[in-house]
Amino acid sequence: MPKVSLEQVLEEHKLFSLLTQEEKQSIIENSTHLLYKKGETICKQGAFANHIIVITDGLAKTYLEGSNDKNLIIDILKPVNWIGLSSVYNETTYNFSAATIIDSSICLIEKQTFIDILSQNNEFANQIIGKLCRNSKHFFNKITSLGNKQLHGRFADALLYLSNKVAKNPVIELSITRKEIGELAGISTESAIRLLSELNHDGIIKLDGKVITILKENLLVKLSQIG
Amino acid sequence: MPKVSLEQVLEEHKLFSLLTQEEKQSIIENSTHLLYKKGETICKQGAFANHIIVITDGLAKTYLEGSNDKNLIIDILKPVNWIGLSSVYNETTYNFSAATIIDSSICLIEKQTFIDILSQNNEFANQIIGKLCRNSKHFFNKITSLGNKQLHGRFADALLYLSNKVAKNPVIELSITRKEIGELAGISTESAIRLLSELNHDGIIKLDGKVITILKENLLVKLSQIG
DNA sequence: CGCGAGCTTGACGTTGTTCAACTAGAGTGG
DNA sequence: CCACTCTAGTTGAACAACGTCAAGCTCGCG
Repeated sequence: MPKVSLEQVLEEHKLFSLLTQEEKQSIIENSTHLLYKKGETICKQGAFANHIIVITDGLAKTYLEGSNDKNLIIDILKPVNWIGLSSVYNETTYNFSAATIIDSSICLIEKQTFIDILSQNNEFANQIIGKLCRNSKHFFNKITSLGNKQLHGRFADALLYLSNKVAKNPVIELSITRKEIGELAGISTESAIRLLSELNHDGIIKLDGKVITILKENLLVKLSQIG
Repeated sequence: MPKVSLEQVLEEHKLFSLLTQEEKQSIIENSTHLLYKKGETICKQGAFANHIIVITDGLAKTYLEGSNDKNLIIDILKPVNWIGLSSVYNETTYNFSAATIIDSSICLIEKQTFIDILSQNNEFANQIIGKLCRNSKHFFNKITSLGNKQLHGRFADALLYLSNKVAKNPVIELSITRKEIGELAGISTESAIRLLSELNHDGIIKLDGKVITILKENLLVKLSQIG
């Protein structure tokens, strides 16, 4: 059983603040709210996309699966957030996969219910457009990182993302593995490890097991810019 | 002077079919419709984003600028299309650059006018959501291509994109340079040239100056899948 | 106490960029 | 009309960047 009730999330979180009581009720009636264990797959790239997904507790990742069993992490998502909003309109299948990183609560909303709300609530639709635009910006960063930066730049991007966008704190304490850091930066696990200890040695970050503390953000920003 | 009048484009193209006459009029009154010469910059990454851009004639590209003067082409756009829709809601600056590839007609619509229409025309807003979702899918392809494919896979992706999404024809006749093909695939110009002549030699494509004809698409698809 | 997953390090090989030199064609001015 | 320059294309060779492989380590958990 999820720790927090869906009703409460719908009432309290700004994600749903533009919805009418009727619309919230419709979501409650047309969704399931479940507990997922650490590492479970929430949705699978290529599978039929019947739901809009919201994470209400825990931590999750969205990622793209390569042919060579190499994954690329797109987002690390804290509650309360939409997971892969972009896959749902005009798409019959998910074009990404998502999985939990720690035990999490996930709400699956029937796609049609969501679309109905979009078509009747213009303010909400505009909010969603805003979200999608912000997503695009993130994608552009990702593409720049992968497309014209090398090792150090990519890695710095990944750390800055984790610190500024996910943890919102210089202390990154997310129970993320080195493998996942590599998949986030688009580099091999070994390279991620090497860079972590290199930056640790140089006093730019501090390592303590899975906890990474950013000591000199300005230098990371410089690394990101140099590429 | 653009070849086609903005009025005519607004009336005839499905991009604007959900707008009322009033809204179309508002666009006419709050936009400029200009001729751009080949190679001119339409908008610049980092500059204030005051306009929503539409290409009404010609051919354009959107691209991301790297620190090392390496560009990455995101889209090649034929008329009539929005250029970089994603940059405008919630963003004060363009997070991409755009330039013409051949002489083109470009319509610049005041951002506020566009936002006003979005907030009063729900059907149109939903259409834009659809567009943004389709964009996202393209970004995912791009990220997969850059992040977990190598040379051959990336190059195949670029050719398939040009053929299927832009030219909509196995014959790619777009006056695109080798440099631009490289920037689209995320590889160096030299590599692009080498791969073109390699595939030409193997009978997978046919080269005739700037015209590229895809002879064996299934093999390109295979290359794309292998990575 | 032992097992396994995640972590770490070094050596090696592949991949693809970079550099440099050369060619071809298109546009320009004498 | 012919040098001329400039851009785009082409090719080969050298080098750097990173991934891969292999081996050993550590820590948490059953």
